[in-house]
Amino acid sequence: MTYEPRRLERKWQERWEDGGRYEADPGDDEDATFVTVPYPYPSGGMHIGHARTYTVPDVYARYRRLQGDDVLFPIAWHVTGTPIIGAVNRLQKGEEEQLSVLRDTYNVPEDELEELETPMGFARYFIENHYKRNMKSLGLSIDWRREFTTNDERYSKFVTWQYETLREDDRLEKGFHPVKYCTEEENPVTTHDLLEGEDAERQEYTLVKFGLGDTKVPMATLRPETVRGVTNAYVKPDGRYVEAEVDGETWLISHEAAHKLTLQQRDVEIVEEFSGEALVGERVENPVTGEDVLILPADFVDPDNATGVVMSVPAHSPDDWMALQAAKADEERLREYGIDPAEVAEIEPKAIIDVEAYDDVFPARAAVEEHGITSADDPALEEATQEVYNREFHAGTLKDMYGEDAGAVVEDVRDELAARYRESGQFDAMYDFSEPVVCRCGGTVEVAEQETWFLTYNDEDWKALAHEVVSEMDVVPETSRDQFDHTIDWLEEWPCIRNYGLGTKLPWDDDFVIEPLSDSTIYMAYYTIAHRIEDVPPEELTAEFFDALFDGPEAVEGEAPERALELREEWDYWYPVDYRVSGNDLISNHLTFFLFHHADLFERANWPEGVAIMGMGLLEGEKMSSSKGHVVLPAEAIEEYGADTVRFFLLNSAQPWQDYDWRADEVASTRKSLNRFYERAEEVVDLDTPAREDVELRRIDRWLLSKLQRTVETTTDAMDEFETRSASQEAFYRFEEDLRWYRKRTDTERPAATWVRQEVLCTRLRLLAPVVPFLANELHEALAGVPVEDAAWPEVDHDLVSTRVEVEEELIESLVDDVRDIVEVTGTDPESITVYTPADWKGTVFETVAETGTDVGAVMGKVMQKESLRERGDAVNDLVQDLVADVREYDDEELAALEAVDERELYADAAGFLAREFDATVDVVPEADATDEKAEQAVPFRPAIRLE
RNA sequence: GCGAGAGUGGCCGAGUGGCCAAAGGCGGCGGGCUUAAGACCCGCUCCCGUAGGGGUACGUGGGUUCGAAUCCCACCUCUCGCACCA
Repeated sequence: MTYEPRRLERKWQERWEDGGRYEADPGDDEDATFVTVPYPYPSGGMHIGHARTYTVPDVYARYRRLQGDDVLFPIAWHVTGTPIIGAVNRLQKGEEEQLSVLRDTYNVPEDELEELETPMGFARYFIENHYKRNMKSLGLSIDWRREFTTNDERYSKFVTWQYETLREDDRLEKGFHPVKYCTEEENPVTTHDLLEGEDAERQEYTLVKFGLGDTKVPMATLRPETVRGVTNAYVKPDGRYVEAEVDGETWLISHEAAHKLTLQQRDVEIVEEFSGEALVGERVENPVTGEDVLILPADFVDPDNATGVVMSVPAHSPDDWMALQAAKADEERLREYGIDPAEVAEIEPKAIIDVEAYDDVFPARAAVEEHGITSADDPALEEATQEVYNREFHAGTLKDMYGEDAGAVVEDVRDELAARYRESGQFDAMYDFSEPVVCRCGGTVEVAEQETWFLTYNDEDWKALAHEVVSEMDVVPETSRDQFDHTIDWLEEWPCIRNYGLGTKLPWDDDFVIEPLSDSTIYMAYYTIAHRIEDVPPEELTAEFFDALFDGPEAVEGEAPERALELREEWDYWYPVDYRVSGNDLISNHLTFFLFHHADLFERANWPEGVAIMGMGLLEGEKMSSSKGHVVLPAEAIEEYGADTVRFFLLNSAQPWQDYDWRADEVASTRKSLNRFYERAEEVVDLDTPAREDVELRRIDRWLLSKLQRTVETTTDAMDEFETRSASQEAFYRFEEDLRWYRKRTDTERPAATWVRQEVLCTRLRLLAPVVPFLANELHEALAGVPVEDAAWPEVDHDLVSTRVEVEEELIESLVDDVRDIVEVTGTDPESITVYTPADWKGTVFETVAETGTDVGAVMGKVMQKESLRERGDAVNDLVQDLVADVREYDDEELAALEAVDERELYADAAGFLAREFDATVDVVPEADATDEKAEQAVPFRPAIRLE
């Protein structure tokens, strides 16, 4: 029979479905296992990377079931927020890129595109046709009764309860927050909605309010600490500028800046408009030093960047250095603007930061010279600027004129210094992007400040609780634990609502929707009751209901709702989450939010017990990308290779937390391996099971059984740690090598060998069942009469472990290797092989070394007490040196086993095998009986060899 | 820049103080099986070597140690995350 994975997979899939195999209900397991994975976001189809994400928890779930646990593995669908709405909008507008992704990447049939034109229609399509179908084909052991979407009415009631509770706990706060805002649509937008500037950074500029009489000219800078180094300012002469009342002050800023400030909740009223030229030649007063500086004309100034007026610090900015040189050089232009060139010529850079990296008081000059920059449009100028900025930021110290800040490193003092001047009114601030940002609608996107609600992840007491969760939970891999602690420390308040999108309305203000990363922090709790809450009318799902459900009857005043208490049993049974399996990119938000919310909302006993982190996937060495069509669809992969192969490849090519690479040729070779395994297994299944009395185990049989026990042990350890790669490597590939040796070494047709092979197969199928459930169930049922999932995870049978036999086989193996080496080096094909076993006195020396340890002196002392050895002098000395080196390589158990080995008997026993292997006659001769002087080379466990 | 992770043979990838010239796979070479191809099986695949040996090697440069791919320091390179995006 050949291996036909698809046929066999359909059969098991049907059996599981019909029997509701993975529907998990509370039973009497003291420590039921609950494993979850982030619910998919069906804003598009599923690719092979997703397949792995969901298979990892499935493997663990299957493993725990074999270990006898009740296991719950549920799934649901995340539809909150704007991505799906955005996708639908793009579809409705007929955007080519979107249509191509749907048609070509995800194979949506033309006549079904229409269904996708509503958000939930769109989501439903991908849920049913991609995610659900693929998950079933992959054999995920999901309890399908519990699925829901985050747009469901009852789920919303649950989230409502969550946010009302958080508010009562003082975890929410109202305030302003910068957002990307489309000035055309007058709406906040997401990265997804952008046509240009997806990578734009939002920068917070400090505005240094230079004075022009009572009027302020705010100069934008990212380096507020350079305020004492300003020598002049620049404005774009033909730019549009305005005089505006800003929060009661008169500011001169660019026209664009005035608009931006309006969006940033500043009270702005434009008084009059003028051209930048009007400012040129004016002198403005530095609010910190009181010095007057001249405003020069410069075309490089962009009115659409921050305030459109910039201050110049030529000593520390290569850009400014070059600009000042240029200004001084172009006297004619200065005169044009009515500036006395002599006045400009007098402008001297002011050094204000010490930095060792440059051997010049003016780092800017040094950098310009080092980079050989001669003109302002040299591309190296940007590099030089960046270099100076970096060096000064990390290693620069402020000079004496900074008073109390003098000597401080820029990095340590910048923010504080800016805050201080802001406080006292000399500075201000505004946001702007680092590059133009354009919405898909064509409108300009700006930074706007919007009133919003925040989750106060910056609260110290909340952070402390979250740290406690981290310290008590299991983190796989352990190296990720620091990242959680780090994220907790770093998180500030998180705006948790949006103006529009799918999901749950903010309970006390239905203009707002709770955003996706905020409505998905405790939903694992919802899984425990998702299928049963369907029977409860939504209007009964009050705060009281959930209080009683999650906190118990005493948590509500008066009579607790009866239905809630019924559901509470289910929640009690499954919670807490044993493992949350999720991507490493989610540590910095979702996973950490998950910890915060659990810490606040649930009692300690229900805090998460573990997280397992997943790596990222590549496709043929490159990033997957659905817009480029560079994806592999699970359905196609399964059709081509079979689900077990897909699973096996995904879990065996790297540990879950490591990045992996889907390579078609490697997947194909995985398929071949499974093929081979299956065919061999079928042969073993078909053999008659020998009668017990016919079974007489030989050394090699006991060796294989011993190896099998080791395999059970290491595989179990690996599975406990989510090391799916180690587990499958061990149970599959590693053990294949043992079998190869076994087949080479012995007649596998013997009854005992048949018995051993069936025993081995049965155990391996159980070890492999979590990873390749279809194949393992099929073969196990054929072999043992029941599907593997009705069997138990194997346990180590200590009676079958024999270090002695293992050590003996190693000796035979190294004997074969040595013979092969000699054959190769000499290029001969021997007719006869003579194996000389070492003389007894050598064995005595070995025993002494084994007992005494690796101290050569001590061994020699003991050995030389024996008359018979003393007379051998140097020979003994040499042997001791060698044996000490050998012995270091073994542990105590192996040494004891070695001492018990009778080499002569062992090699004689293997003579037949050696003879077959090399097609030669084999003799085993003790050194004492040998006439060949070669025999003297024999040392314990390294017999001398003569080939002829 | 900040935070985290990583750099091993032609490629992928194990290996965290001596069993390491370094598992396994892919690719390559030779052989077997076969009418043949595929599949499968066996062996080889850093350099030198007609006896199981020696040399060089694990990003680079130092150091610790009797001994380093493995520990320490510095540097270089790469990947991911850095916030309102799920």
